[in-house]
Amino acid sequence: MEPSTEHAHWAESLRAHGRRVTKQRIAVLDAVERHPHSSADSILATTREALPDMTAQSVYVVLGDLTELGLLRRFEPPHSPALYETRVGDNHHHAVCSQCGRVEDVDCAVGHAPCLTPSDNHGMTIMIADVTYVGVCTECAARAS
Amino acid sequence: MEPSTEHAHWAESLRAHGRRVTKQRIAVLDAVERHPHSSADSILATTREALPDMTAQSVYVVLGDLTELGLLRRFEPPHSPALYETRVGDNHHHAVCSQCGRVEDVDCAVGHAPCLTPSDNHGMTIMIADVTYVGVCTECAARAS
DNA sequence: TCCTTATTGTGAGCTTCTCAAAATAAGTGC
DNA sequence: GCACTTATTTTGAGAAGCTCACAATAAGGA
Repeated sequence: MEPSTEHAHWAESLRAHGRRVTKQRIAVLDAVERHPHSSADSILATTREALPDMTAQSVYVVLGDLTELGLLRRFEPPHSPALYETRVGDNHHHAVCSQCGRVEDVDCAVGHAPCLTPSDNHGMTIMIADVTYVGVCTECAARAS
Repeated sequence: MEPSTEHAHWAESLRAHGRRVTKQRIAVLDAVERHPHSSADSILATTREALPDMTAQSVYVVLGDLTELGLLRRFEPPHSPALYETRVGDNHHHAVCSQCGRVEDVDCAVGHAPCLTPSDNHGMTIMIADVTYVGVCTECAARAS
């Protein structure tokens, strides 16, 4: 993959974290950016449009590494494989439709990072508040009636 | 398993939901009650203390059914199998130690079921707010220093 | 262009959980 | 208490999602 303009910003991020810029990493970051809330499986499918020889293992390795670096965020809706997104650093939440699995981003409910302050944390130092709303989306509600 | 007094309350709940009272169901409910936040695997181990022939499949079937009935609550901490508890109906939250996996219950932070009201729900009808705090517990913090 | 080593690919395998069908036992009526 | 119906459990196989070890490849510096 030649250094095209649209991916330059990811290349910089990777170098800033001491990572080599590979076509696999760029493909994964690009896939997640274009299709937020996607699973390893669908990320593999997307990357293969540009990189037919991409392997599932590479996707898992890259996703794990980039998530640890903070370039990607991972979350696990109930009864579903892990999903990834490029929107990081704002500790936003997710609403998941229990019928169709559709996922929407939800801004923090009570202002700035209030979810990081539980009433009684049992002495734990809280780093992340993972909030997932589960409900029924408008389409599924309409179909049910 | 003879109808001992201590399990009578579970037997009633099962009958109230039109379920037969079996020693496997009682064993699962008892195991989860005595060890909250336990996985299917450890529930199997606990039930086998009383029922050596208990099978993993029965545990999964029973857990799935009782969760659907509302007698048990299921939640999935990141990077961990599903955990079960008998404390249901109050939509409380969980704090998980990212080092040792320890889980603590956390009451709702902002009063009564505030978490059911996201700022923008994209038209979804929210049923559950699944909140998981991830942090480091006191023991793990002490060990690290 | 060569070299070092980070990164990816190959192949096996693990954990968690699910499905189909046969065996068992709870609850009902006699 | 005994037989009968069918819910429930067990047996056995297997899928999904993810991880590990090690060989092959390629990014970035000399």
